[in-house]
Amino acid sequence: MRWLTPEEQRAWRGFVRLHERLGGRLARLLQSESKVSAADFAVLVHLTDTPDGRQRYQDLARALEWEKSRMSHHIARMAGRGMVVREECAEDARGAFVVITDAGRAAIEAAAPRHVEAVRELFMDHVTPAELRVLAEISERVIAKLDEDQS
Amino acid sequence: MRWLTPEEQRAWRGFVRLHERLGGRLARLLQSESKVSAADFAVLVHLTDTPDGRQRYQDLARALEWEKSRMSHHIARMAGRGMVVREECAEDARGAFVVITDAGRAAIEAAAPRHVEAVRELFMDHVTPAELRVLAEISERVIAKLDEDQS
DNA sequence: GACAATTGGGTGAGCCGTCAACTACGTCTA
DNA sequence: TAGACGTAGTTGACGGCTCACCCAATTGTC
Repeated sequence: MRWLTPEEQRAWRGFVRLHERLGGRLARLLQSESKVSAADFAVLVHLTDTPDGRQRYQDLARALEWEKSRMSHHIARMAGRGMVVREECAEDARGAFVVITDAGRAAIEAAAPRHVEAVRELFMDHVTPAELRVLAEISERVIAKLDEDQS
Repeated sequence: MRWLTPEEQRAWRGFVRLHERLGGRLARLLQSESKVSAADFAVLVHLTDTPDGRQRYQDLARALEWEKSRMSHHIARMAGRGMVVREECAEDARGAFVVITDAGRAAIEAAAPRHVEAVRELFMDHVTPAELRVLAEISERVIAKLDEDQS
């Protein structure tokens, strides 16, 4: 049985902790300052990418790589907070649209600068371009492998 | 306002997605095969590090960098599953110990090989030693910065 | 056209983590 | 020794995610 080498442990534990800490900090920052979580943010960004601010649940789920159940729950909560509304789909009676509201647009416009600033401040500012490139490569390669065996 | 450059976006999104995907996969693997989650695993490892398999809640919380509330909830759940027991502390009547049970030892011994194997298979095998070193460095540096401003 | 299989989405239970408040004990200081 | 302050751990509410099902509509296929 091959246990992890010290270097492997160091990298693995570092990676896990980094995400935990960074994620937690970012979440608290955003939550406290703008009432828009990272997940909300991702949804709103994708909605504003379309001209009419409207997308099918499924397309949104695929784009964000979320399960449909998660999407359903999350949109329900966001709808409860008035950021989006659900809308029936005429062409396919099973389907539905998620539509951003004016309040949703206002929320993301208010939150976006803080979001980016926080990512910079907590992460980007402490990493060199070369390191960033390595990180991107690792991520893409490993994700590709993950997709490969057993999607 | 400085938005993220394409390289920065690529790295950031990659990093976030990598953790989400890898974490999810790993969690499902462990959960389905051994009933020991990554969090359980971490707790059990720390308990087996001490000769009598016993640790104060607080020490455990500090070691894992968990909030005391999280520790309390999690230990309660683990106790419900028979992996640990809570034990009063004689010296300090406020405190308490978490003690690993025989079932807990059995569980971690059964789970550990799979855990390591999964980390290897899903991550280590697709990353070079040089990349690993960069990852470890980034992690440590950014975590240090995080600790620095406003602990 | 009937009927199976697939697709789009919803629902409820259960685990998980955070936050804020709370209890109870300990320690320090006047 | 009283009161203030800090520490150890608990609790309950809440948001969030997954899993396992459910239902309705649609798309084959014969």
